[in-house]
Amino acid sequence: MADSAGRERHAGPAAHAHTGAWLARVLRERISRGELPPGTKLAEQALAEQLDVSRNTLREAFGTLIAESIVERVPNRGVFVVKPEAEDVREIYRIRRMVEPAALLWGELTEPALAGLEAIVGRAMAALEAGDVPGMADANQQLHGAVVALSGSRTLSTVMDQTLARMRLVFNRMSDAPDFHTGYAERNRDLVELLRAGRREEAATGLRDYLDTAEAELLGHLSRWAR
Amino acid sequence: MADSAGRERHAGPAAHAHTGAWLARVLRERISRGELPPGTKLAEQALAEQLDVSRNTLREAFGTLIAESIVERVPNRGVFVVKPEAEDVREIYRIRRMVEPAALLWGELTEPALAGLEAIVGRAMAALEAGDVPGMADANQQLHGAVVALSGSRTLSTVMDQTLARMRLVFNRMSDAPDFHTGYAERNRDLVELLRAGRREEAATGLRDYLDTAEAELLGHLSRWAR
DNA sequence: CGGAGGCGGATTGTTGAACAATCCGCTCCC
DNA sequence: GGGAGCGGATTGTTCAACAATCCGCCTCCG
Repeated sequence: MADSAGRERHAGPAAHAHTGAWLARVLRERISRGELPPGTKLAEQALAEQLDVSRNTLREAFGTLIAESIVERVPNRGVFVVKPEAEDVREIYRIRRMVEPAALLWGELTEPALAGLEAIVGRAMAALEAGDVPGMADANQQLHGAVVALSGSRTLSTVMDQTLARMRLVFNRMSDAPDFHTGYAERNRDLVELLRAGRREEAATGLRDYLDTAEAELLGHLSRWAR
Repeated sequence: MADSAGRERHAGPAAHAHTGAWLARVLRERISRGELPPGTKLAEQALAEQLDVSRNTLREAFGTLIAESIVERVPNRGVFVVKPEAEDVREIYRIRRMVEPAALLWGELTEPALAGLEAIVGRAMAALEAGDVPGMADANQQLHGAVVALSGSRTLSTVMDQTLARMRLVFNRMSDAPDFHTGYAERNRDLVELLRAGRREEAATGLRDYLDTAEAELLGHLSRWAR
């Protein structure tokens, strides 16, 4: 991963017209992966040197990340990896409680979409039996992303992706919290079954209840764990 | 408006730590106002000179605007004011058909919020009687923004603001289209009355119908008018 | 001994210039 | 008349510099 001199270069001839976007991807990845944990300061000069780009280009990448609320800029102090507080968790669930049930109620339930959802549930159940916690987390996020995709709206899917990215930040904050997703695999399965049966209202209200529960649990962990 | 030498400076001592954001505001304003109509190319050097900022800073502002989908960058060709096509209109209404009814159904209906909605309706009706078309357009956008605000989510309100900004781009494209908002003032009023009566489901389904109608009308105009 | 104030180093904010890469229109040649 | 290729203009990226601001530390004063 790290190379000899502590700096990295992009291998391909990605030069010209893509460095900013490439940089943003790299940083997003590192943050999501847990290196650069919440609260970390991203010093311009150091990072620019390490990634072998100019401060200006780095700044452009920061702009992207800031727009995604993964990172925030404090004027004259620098940019920091967002450190989610209780209020951020509440905001995340406010969004999800609106968008996800709406997609269930009013999205377009095509056959391939339903099949996709069922495939994800299958993977989640497999991961559950195998005790594969990261796999379950992954499947869970995929499922909720797919639910929003029922809306057909690229924009809402993007919003959801960013929201799920912030969820990952929350999990990164409580790294040693007990595995959170175990209990929800079955609720996900039931939800997709309701959808398959065309009982959308029940699916929607069930999901809203589900989200309430999850939010409460997260807030509980957070208040016990935070500082 | 234009000053002697064709360039402008920011008056206050806003220097340091805000130029980028200030620039983004100025450009957003100009685009929304209809100078810089859809399709306009924003040349870096010319704009930087005119606004008296460096190309680098201008680039940062572009980043913001791109994230808001007001403007788009074509690699090696420049950034252009977005020129909404039929598909963009459909996407706008996909978003609105999810988010607005969801806010009606599941948002928090506080007394001040209701009062605020009624105040907006009042202004809209006044504008209707006075034949004040821009006033009606304004009140209409305010109302729908306020509806989404019922969700309590800052993020969703931001998404809605950006969506409404794109709506304005659509209107800018068909500048001579007949006034679009007249018919909807009364539907807005009825909608708020339903809300006041606590009949959320009816309000939500009514709004979805409303949005379907509006979308169809816009698409009609667009296909007749476009090129 | 403790706190207010100020000094200095480090970091961010912004600029201007430079060069490479790419695109666009134009000419030239067949 | 049409395609190849040239040249200017514009974008993409970097570098180096300076101004503004913040932060820790030290001094000075009570």
